[in-house]
Amino acid sequence: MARRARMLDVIRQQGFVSIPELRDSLEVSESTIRRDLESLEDSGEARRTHGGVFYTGSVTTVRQFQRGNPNDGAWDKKRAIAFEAAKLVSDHDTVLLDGGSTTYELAKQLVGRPLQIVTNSLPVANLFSASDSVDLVILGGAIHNRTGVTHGPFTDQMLETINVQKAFLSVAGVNEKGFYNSNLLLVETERCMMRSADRTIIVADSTKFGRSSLARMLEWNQVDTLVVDEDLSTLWRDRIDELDTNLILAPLNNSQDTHSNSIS
Amino acid sequence: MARRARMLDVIRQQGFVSIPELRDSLEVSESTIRRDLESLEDSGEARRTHGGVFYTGSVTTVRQFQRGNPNDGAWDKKRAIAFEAAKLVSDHDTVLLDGGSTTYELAKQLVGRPLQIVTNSLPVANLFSASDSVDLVILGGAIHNRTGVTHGPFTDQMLETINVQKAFLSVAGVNEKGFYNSNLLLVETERCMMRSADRTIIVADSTKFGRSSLARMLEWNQVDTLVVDEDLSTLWRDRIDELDTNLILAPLNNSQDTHSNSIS
DNA sequence: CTTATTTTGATCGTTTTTGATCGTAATTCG
DNA sequence: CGAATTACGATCAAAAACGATCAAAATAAG
Repeated sequence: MARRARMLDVIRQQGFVSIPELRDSLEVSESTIRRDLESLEDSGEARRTHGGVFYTGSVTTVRQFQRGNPNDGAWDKKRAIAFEAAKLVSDHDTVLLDGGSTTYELAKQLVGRPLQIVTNSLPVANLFSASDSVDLVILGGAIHNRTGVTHGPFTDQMLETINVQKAFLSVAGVNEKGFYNSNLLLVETERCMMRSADRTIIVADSTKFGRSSLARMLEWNQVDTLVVDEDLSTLWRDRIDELDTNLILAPLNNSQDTHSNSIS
Repeated sequence: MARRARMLDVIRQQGFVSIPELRDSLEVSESTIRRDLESLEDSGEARRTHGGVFYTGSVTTVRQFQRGNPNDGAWDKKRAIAFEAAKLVSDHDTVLLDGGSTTYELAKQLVGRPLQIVTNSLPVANLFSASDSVDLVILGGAIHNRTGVTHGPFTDQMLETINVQKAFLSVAGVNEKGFYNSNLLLVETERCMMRSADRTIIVADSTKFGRSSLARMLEWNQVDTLVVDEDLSTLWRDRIDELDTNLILAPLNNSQDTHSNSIS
């Protein structure tokens, strides 16, 4: 029957539909809808509940991606920065990843590559825990609730016996004096990270510039490389030019692959 | 139901949500929220606390535990054991949780309680990472890919400076000589756990008995308490009676009433 | 063209869900 | 430690949704 087919299309597309919605959409009475759903449920293609219907066929995956993260404006910048930062990593490198949304984006881009990853971030660790191409080392310590990263003396102590080739750190603010984060213990841990690394690379989007925060983490001369999106003002570009720090500008509208959020 | 699904999305994304937040977000009364949460808790996808909800469902990376048949008898056993084991934990205790599916179930039951948790298990850490009633400490070290737990010298070293009141360890096998697990490094780490704990509690379902594995972890006299489901044979019950080890039998058909209408 | 059968839409009593209220329990604050 | 505040669960009435029933409309058969 044609009506049943259209009904299934609607259900499949929306995942869940209420009976009034179906009535309006198909222009038949609710009684008819109910009868149709009854047989649709018998054939296993939909599952009724109080208030509507669920689709229970295959291919529900599309909908899950749609409901993922709302796309922020700042998020594009972070992705662009992560894209450039990932180019700095060579296969079989030993890489330290700090917590933070930008480093998390970087981590997503590194999944699947043969690397040794050291991190204090729980979300980052989760990304790699399923992968068998990476050797994953977690820095122990107390979890900072809001951010899901370990920090504190345990973490610092563990960092003392670790050496990595490249450390990617995130920041809450940058000003002419240096780089800032909001938590004192975390900042101390990040200093230890810097000491454990041959190269320290800061990833920061342009909105962070000119803003400071509670605790200064590093000074300019301690940073090897800085990756920022291209919205960085010329004022800051000029300032950085005069320093030893290497500046990498990430182009914003590069043809990023569309399926950015693979939940796997 | 559509509302339940949206609710779970919010909970999953934020880790912890208060009831007023959910009311504003979903635009229904708090009574409805409470009722929904009740059923959500019955189906094990969330854990209620005073003031809100924690997400305890699969965090997309817990696949190793989801593998088993959901109606597997072994799963009920693990849940029953976890239920009894949770009774051994007092508020404000310092508790060490090993990796493993049974300890993971235990962890789910402990979410929201005021505790200090130390763990080497990534899935367990994820459960608590959003909680602010818990002080969470992660044992650093290399991740054992298949199981998502840290182990090795880093972990052992960190354990040396830690003391907990109760350690809950899981095992792969139990025979008359002692307790076994399958990985040598992991077993060494678990020995360190035992040394760090005032009380060592083993959680093991009855199917583990009579089976050994590669590496012996502990001997009988090192274990204070053993929690097993009631399917344990009388042979083993008698044996344990003659030892110093405290045996707790978990009843299988306890209050877990069938939540028939949970549509995912 | 008439009759039988099926499908549809409306009505109605019943069940389920919802939102508000209130007494109790837990948590916070002084 | 006690008071105030907040959160919780139980209860109940209103609202929504459901299934059953029946008559009208559409379709098929004779």
